[in-house]
Amino acid sequence: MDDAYTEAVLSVVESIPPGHVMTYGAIADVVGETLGRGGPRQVGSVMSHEGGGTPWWRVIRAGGRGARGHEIGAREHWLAEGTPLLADGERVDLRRAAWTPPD
DNA sequence: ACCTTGACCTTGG
DNA sequence: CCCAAGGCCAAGG
Repeated sequence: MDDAYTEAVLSVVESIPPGHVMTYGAIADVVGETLGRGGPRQVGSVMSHEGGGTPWWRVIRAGGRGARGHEIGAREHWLAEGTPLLADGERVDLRRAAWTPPD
């Protein structure tokens, strides 16, 4: 069993609907709202170590690119589930795909 | 306690 | 949009 922070992050990631995405910062905000700690880097750390069993490709950087070192695989998933992309096909169109969990 | 590292972000140019 | 600088949070050496 992992600590509460890890569980909170994974829970939010798993709540992201197919075709939508959340940035590391947005996740950090949601989790920080309830646990009062953590930042984007902390979310990245959790994903790096425990993100294997989650839809990790729905977690992206503020600029719309996929996780460092995993841009390729992420893109395939975006294409497969119809995530809105920008013209270059390498970045998610945040204005259309951004999502936030309901209150 | 200090320094480095990391699936990061924002601001200014 | 890209790049460089500075900020940020926590873990590990």
